[in-house]
Amino acid sequence: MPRVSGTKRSILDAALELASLNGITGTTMEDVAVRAGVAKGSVYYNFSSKDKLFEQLLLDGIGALAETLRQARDGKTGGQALASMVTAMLELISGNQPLAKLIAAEIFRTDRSWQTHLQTVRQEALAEIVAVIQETHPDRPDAELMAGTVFGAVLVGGIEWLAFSPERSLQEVSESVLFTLSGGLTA
Amino acid sequence: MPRVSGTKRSILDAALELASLNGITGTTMEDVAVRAGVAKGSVYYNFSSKDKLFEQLLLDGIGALAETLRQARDGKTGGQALASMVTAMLELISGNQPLAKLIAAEIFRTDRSWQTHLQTVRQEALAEIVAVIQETHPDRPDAELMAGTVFGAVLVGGIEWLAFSPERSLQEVSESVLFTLSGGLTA
DNA sequence: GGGTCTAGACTGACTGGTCAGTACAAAAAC
DNA sequence: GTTTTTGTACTGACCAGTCAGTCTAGACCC
Repeated sequence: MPRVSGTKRSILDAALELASLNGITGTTMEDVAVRAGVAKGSVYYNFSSKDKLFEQLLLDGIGALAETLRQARDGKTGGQALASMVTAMLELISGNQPLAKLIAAEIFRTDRSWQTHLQTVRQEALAEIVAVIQETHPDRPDAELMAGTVFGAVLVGGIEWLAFSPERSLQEVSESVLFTLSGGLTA
Repeated sequence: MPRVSGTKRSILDAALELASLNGITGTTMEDVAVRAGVAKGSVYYNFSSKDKLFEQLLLDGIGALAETLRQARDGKTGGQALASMVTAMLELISGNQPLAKLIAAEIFRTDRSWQTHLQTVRQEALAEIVAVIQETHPDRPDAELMAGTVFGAVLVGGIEWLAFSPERSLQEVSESVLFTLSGGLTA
């Protein structure tokens, strides 16, 4: 039985905080150790490499996103489901800003060793959106593309919100994004 | 239009190619020199540092995007203007895939020394979308937010297109993204 | 009780490689 | 004859990853 064993947790927390500020490359394992109040060796004792550490961080984060989308969708269909998912995703973003920033900064990278793994989990999250689209538009072959479009809209909208108008409420922002996705701008 | 000597051009091209594959951090100045068929000293003769080199690359790229949006919008208003801008942006993305990938991977970073410059130019590009929105919705205070949402939708949609269904035509993808932004999914 | 052993968590000084940036003399190019 | 380019060697900082050793708690024995 581990004595203090919040160690893993505090390393992950420290890594997230630092990486959301300085990027993964800009964060050294030494930094992480200091921030976590732990020796560098302990970081390596708990995570075999820098890559593994951040892989777990991001995979956990996107996994949580997928789970959130799943729950938000539960029992709803069509526009209702989509609205619920958009709001839930924005809520998650605002509740875990460092993680949202990190995901936004890393999700399009193609240069990480665990890139494929990350794409897989991303697809899992997108699949929730795809499923909703296919319910109402079973004949469109571009459901994945549309799901990506929606995902990008919410992600970038959410980041924009936190960065430039954090005083707005979740309700307002949610309404705004849904307005955009409901054709408010093209009508 | 400042003349760019052959050497500068080939250095920028080499840097773009390499960075879109391996990321900026994963690209060494030595790599860039070799790929450009030039001595390392020449790279430093033309660009004072690695940061400056990539700063110019990204700033030029996003500047071109802003210019493209400006032209696409020219003379049109409302939904017409927006549709034209979406298509133009997708066209730019597909025509300069390495740059699009690089921009997507770097635009949300907060850890580069020239981050502020990048944000400024990004705002300039977004301003074009904002302007269109404000024409038809002068009373909405969330034009920036909506512009970000649209930008994210097109960017992520475009990347998704190139990564997962490059066989689709620009027409199809453009139609798909506009369908999403026209409320096709929420109706 | 006291003594000994073991295992797992943790430590931090150290190593080895990488890479941005420099130096400089000589050659092209303009 | 000034600007640009070359080639190569070099420096110094930085950092991922290692490793020999410490600390602690519990187990097992007398």
